[in-house]
Amino acid sequence: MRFTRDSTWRTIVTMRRLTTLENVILGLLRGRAQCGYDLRLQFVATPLRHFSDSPGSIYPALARLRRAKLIAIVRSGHTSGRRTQILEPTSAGKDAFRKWLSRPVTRADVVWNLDEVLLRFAFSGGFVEKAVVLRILDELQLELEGYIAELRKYLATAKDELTLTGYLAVQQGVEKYEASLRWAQRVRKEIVRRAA
Amino acid sequence: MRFTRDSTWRTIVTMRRLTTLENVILGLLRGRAQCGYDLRLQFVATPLRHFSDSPGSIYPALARLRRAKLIAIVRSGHTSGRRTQILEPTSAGKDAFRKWLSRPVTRADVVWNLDEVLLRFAFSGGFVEKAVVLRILDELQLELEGYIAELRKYLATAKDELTLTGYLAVQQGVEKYEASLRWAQRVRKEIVRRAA
DNA sequence: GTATGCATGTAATACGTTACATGATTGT
DNA sequence: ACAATCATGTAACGTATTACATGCATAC
Repeated sequence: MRFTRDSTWRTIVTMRRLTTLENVILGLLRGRAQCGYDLRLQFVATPLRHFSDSPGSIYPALARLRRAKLIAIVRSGHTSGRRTQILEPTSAGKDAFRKWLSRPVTRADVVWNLDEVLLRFAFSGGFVEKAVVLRILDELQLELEGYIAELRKYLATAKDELTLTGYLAVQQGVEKYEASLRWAQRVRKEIVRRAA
Repeated sequence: MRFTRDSTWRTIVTMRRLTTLENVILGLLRGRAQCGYDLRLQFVATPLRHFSDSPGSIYPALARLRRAKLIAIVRSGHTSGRRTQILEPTSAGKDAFRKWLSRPVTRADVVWNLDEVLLRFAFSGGFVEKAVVLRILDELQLELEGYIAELRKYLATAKDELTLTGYLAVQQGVEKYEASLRWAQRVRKEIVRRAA
């Protein structure tokens, strides 16, 4: 029997990277054991909806997490209507979640997944030590500065070939990244201040 | 013969919404007729890489656009190595591209696809009338203001249930949206000023 | 007795990602 | 002789999206 990277492989070796949605679900369940429907409500009623909503993504994600034994049903009631399955992360699930929170912030994250970095920060309170939170903020600052410099350099060299609107759009990107950078600097100080 | 929504249907009725990538490709080809490889270079060497790179997404997108008759091969040379296929949007392709640029900016766009709105703005220079560009900026301002108000309201009501990091993360979202709003206001003035 | 909300799910589809394949030309 | 670059693609896989299905309870 050969182990190729198919669905069999996936259920046996659960080392694949979890998706953002799966990690957020783990985070919400760590905060409070609840059923899939309550999870959905939290997605639609909070800024989390920026990331996902719709049962068609959440329930399959729950099924995957359960197959991977990262969450488990702690009890199933019949509050009203159909049965409800109260879910909770297993200890493996908690480990995976912590691992997600502690991942280093790379340049790739800043270019393609800045929102996910912020999500990780949002969930880090209470689940990892303050030192990890500060490290994430430091790495974020560093990579933001680097990428902003990249973009500025591009603007300077490509100015003549760009249309006005093209130039202005990139400018907007720079300004948004600068807003993130200022936020990171301010928040870092704030967290250190609170610790004292 | 029934017309269900399968791949046959797709090639017959080409009214499906194009993906962001497909629209960007149309935009780049409108700017200059070129081959797929040159397109890729523009993706990796400019801030467009934020949206995509990798031949595995670009070539299939080109194939789809060709099947839909939105682009066509204008000539194929043998500059060096393998044949190169110089591509250009057809008149249907130009129409589809203009339609993308002129789409109204909705709340959903601001919540889930702000980057795409900026991309549309970036490409609008030269391809649609100034009035359309101003309208996009106005709609963008309106929806940004609305969504910022939503987020502020959420922050005010949910403050006690949120962790500190959760609160700060949403705060960061607000600040980024505010940066976009300030940009939109400034740019609108700038464009009006240039017209005079 | 009909609509709405709770609660869970499935099926079809399409796209992006990753990895791989191919083959000619240019530089060393 | 070998590597890198040009240039175009395919195959496998996984996930999100959309739409639909189900069935109980409550309110009108």
